[in-house]
Amino acid sequence: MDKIDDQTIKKFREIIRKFGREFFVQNNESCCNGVTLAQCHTLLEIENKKKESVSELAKTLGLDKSTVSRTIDGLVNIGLVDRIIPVENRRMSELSLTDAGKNVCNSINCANDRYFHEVLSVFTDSEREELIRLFEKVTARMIQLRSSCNPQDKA
Amino acid sequence: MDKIDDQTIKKFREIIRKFGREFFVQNNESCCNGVTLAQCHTLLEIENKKKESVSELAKTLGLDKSTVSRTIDGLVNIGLVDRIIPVENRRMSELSLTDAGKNVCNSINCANDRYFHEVLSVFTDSEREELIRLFEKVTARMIQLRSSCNPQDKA
DNA sequence: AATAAATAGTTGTATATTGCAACTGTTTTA
DNA sequence: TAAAACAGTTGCAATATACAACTATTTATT
Repeated sequence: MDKIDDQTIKKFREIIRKFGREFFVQNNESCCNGVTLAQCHTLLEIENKKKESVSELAKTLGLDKSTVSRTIDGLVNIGLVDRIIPVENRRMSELSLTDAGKNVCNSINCANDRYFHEVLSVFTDSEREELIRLFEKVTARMIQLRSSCNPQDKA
Repeated sequence: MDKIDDQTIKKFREIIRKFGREFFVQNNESCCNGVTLAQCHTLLEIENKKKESVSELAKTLGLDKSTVSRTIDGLVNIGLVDRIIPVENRRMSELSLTDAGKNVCNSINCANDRYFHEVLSVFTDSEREELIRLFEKVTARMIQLRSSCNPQDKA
């Protein structure tokens, strides 16, 4: 491991906190095309993985199984998610988006893209490229650290 | 404004969402030295600004005044925040950290720094530098966009 | 094969967070 | 001086969440 300047860490901590707060606010304001924030996150995660179980979802979202189970109830009720029980393993449930669910995801994504377009408009091409690369690296590292801290998912 | 590749926007949207989720989980897990997450954010924001009013805080945190008011109640009750009413404007309240409050902030910051040290350990010096610079730029832009959308704080 | 253990998901319950609306008191404006 | 604006608080209702207990299913053990 490198020796990292304390000042660098502090600066990083401060900026990441500020960013996190701004991201949270933006999230809250933009992400509700008729669905709650929790539903929104759930939908987008299902979109991402195509097929997802309740437990996987809970792990990814950092929430309790029961919470996710209820969120899914809601999404099934309003017709955005299908919950099917695969014959080969009948204690699981396989979650997928309905067409309506896909539409909601698209509209959320479009709204987000408009916003991010605005955000990125002040960057140069190479800055954008580098920003994405570094973001990916940070995120990958965070995921790695989380999984190494909870080897068996802290069960 | 530049012409930005749609694919770049999409990539950015996806990575920022992934990051946001990871950040959220990390936040939830690490940020509770005897205080709730809401209290934690509030404390750190007061630390940041030194003196803060309820309304300012609400605006910064993207929450309702009443929510913040109650969070402050809690922090005052457990002795982490002082709420004083300045004589020159008796309808405001001026919030500041007690010594105990400063200690809690320090311990939160230290825990965070340990974590970020781990995160940044896989980056080179110049990457770290660039990461911070770009993060600052993104955040500044997000703040700018938020304030330009809500000129009078959407009141 | 039968029983025990593990797993996936759901439901009961309690708590906490939050926003909106109505309110109190204070300051500014007309 | 009266009206309007402002800062903060409180009542209320909705939502989100976690934990624990439970059901049903699958896997492992003997």
